[in-house]
Amino acid sequence: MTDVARAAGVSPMTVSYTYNQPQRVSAESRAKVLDAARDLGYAGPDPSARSLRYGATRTLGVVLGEHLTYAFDDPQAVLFLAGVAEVCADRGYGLLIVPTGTGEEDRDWVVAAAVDAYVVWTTTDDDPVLAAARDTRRRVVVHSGPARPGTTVIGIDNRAAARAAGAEVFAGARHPAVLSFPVDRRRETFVRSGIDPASVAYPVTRDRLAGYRDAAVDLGIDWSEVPIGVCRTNDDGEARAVMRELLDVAPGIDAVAAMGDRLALAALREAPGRLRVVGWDDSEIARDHDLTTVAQSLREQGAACATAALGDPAPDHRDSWRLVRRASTS
Amino acid sequence: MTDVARAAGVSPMTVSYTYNQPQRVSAESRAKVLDAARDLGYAGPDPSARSLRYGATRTLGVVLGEHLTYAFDDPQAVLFLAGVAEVCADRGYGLLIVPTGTGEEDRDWVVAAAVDAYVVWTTTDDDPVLAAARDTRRRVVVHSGPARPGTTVIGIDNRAAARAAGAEVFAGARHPAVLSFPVDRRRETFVRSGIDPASVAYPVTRDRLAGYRDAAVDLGIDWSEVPIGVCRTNDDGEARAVMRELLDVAPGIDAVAAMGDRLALAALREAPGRLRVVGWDDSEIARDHDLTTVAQSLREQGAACATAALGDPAPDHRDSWRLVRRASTS
DNA sequence: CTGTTAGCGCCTTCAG
DNA sequence: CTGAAGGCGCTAACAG
Repeated sequence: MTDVARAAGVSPMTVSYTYNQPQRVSAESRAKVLDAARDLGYAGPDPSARSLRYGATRTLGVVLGEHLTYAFDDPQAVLFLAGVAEVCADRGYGLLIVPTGTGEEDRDWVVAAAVDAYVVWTTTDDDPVLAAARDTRRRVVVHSGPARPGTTVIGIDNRAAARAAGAEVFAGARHPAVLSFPVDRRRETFVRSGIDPASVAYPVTRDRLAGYRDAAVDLGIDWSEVPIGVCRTNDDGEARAVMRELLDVAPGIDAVAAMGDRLALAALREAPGRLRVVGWDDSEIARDHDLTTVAQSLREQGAACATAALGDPAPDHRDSWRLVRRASTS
Repeated sequence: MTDVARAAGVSPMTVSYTYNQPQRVSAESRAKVLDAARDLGYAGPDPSARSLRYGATRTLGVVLGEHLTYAFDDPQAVLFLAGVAEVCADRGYGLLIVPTGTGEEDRDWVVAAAVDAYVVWTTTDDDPVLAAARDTRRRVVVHSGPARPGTTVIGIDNRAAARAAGAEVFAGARHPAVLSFPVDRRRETFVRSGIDPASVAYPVTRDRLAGYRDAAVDLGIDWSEVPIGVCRTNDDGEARAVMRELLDVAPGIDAVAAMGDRLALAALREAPGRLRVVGWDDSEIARDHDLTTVAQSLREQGAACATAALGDPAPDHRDSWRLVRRASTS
C-alpha cells in the first residue's frame, strides 16, 4: 500500500480511503490510486493486516467432529453446514472449516484458527477441542451438546423425541431392538443388550438411547433384555451387517428403534414385512419408503447455531421436532 | 502477549518462544509464562498478527458457485468439497468457504478473504469471481473450467465422456432427447430443440451437450430435432416436470441422455419401461436403479484441485471417467 | 479532501 | 538461554 501511495503520489491514507470509503476521496485521487494499483498488481488491502487492525476476522469457525470424512459423508451434517453457511453468506462472514482428525493437533488448530467464534457439531463429552475453543474466549455454540459452562447449546430434546418414537415403535412389540450410532470415539461395531445410556460418550446418542429406554420401561419391557446394535457408521452396508447380527442373537425381533433413517431402512431390508421400524431425520429415503421417523430441521439448527455464535439471539430448538407416523409402524 | 510477558517477568520474546519453540526456553521460564497466560486468559499468539508477520494464512479458499445453497444441495459438490477438505486436513490447512451469491459483493469477498490460494467449483465463463481471484495473485485452480490464463483447470474430459455415453444411449433410438443442467446463471427451466452448445455459459454443461451432439451426429441424428429439457436444479421434482414437458413436445421419446443421475432417474420414472437412459456420476441411486452412467470421482478431483492449489503437482484427471453400462441401456 | 502519527500483536534478526 | 529493535500492512484519530 505504501508503494501504491508513492506511485500515485499520495499518502497511504488516501489509498486506504480509496478502498474503504471511496466517496471520501476526490475522483481524481481515486483514479490515480487505482491506476497505480493496477500497474503494481495491488489487489486491495491485505486481509490479515486488516483483521489485525480491526481486532476481528469476520469469519466463523466450524468444527465438524473427529474426522472431516464422517462429516461430509453424513447428509445430516451437510444440511447443518448449509444452514451455517446461509447465515454466514447473509451477514458477510466467511466460514472456516477447521481441520480435525489429527488427534493431538486438533487443539492447536482450534486455538490458532483466525475466527471470531465457533460452531461445534455435536461431539463426545471428553472432546478436548471444546474446552480449547472456549478457552480462547471466543463465543462457542455447540450443536446438541455436550453442554459446558461458557458455551451455548442448541438442539432438539433428543430424549423426549426418542421416547415418543420408542412409544410408537415398541407398542405391542414382544422383541424390540435398537440400532444405535457409536457409543464412543473408538466407533466400534458390536451388539449388546441393555447398554446403559449413562455410559455413552456422545450426548446425542446417549439421549436417544435414554429416550428409547424410557419408552421401553413405560411399556413394561425389561431394558436389560433389549438387544442393541451399534453401527460404526451411518452406512447401509454396515447397518445391514449389524442387523443380521442382531437377528442371530434374537431371531424374534419384531420392532426396531433406529437412530437414523438409513439404519432403519437397512433393518427393514434385512427383515422385510415383519418389522415395525422408526428412523430419524425424515430424510428423502424415509419419505420414499414410508418410514415413521423423527423430523427435525438440521438446516434451521445450523442457522440458529451460526446466529447465536455471531452474537445474536437465536430461537430455542428444544421442541423443534415431531414424530412423523407412516406405514412402517402400522 | 506483552501483558503476559510482564506478568511472567520475562520479555515478550520468551513468551513467543514458549509457544513456537518450547524447547528453546528453560522449563522454568516456560512454566512462568504458561502460568501467567492462564491467569490472564491468554490462549496463544493471535492468528491474524501471525498471518501478517508470516505473509501466509495457511488457509485454502473455496468458491462454490453462485449460491451456497446450490452447492450444499448438490451431492456431487459435497463430495468434491470432501476431497478438498481431506487434503486440507492432511496438510494442516484451514478451509475457508467464501460466501457468494450476493452478486456485486462476491468480487470483494474473493479479494478480501484471508486465504493463500483458491479452489473454484466450476462456474460460468463470465463469472467475475474468477478474474478477481486470479488478480489477487493467489494461485487459482478451477474445477472443470472455464480455463483462463493464470489459472489451472482440473477435471475430466466431459465432451469425450458425453460422446461415449451418448453413443450408448442413442444407439438405435428414433426419438432421442437430452436432460440438461442450466445453460446460464439465470438458471431458467425450459424445453427447446437443438440448443447450440457454444451458447452455453457453463463449460461443463457446454461440453456435455457438445458430446451428446457429437454422438447424435455420429449416429446420423439431426441435432436440431433433438429436444432438450433444461432443469433449473438437480432436483427430482423439477426434473420430472421438465420430462413431462418434453413428452408433451415429443411423445415418442425413446432415449434420454441426462447430465445427472437424478435427472436420469426422474426421466425413467416419467416414462417407465420404454426409455433408454444414461445418467452421470454413478451415485448411489444409479447403482440402486441399475442406471447406465458416467462414473467419475469428484472426491479425487477435489483432492487434486486442493493439492494443485497448495502448489504441488496434482494428477491429470482428463481421462478419469468411465462409462458404466447397466440395465437402463439394454 | 488529504496527510501525520501511532500502534494493532507478532516474530526475524542480531546481541548479549 | 534471553532480550531489544524493527517492521509486516493497515487504519482510527486527529490535524491541516
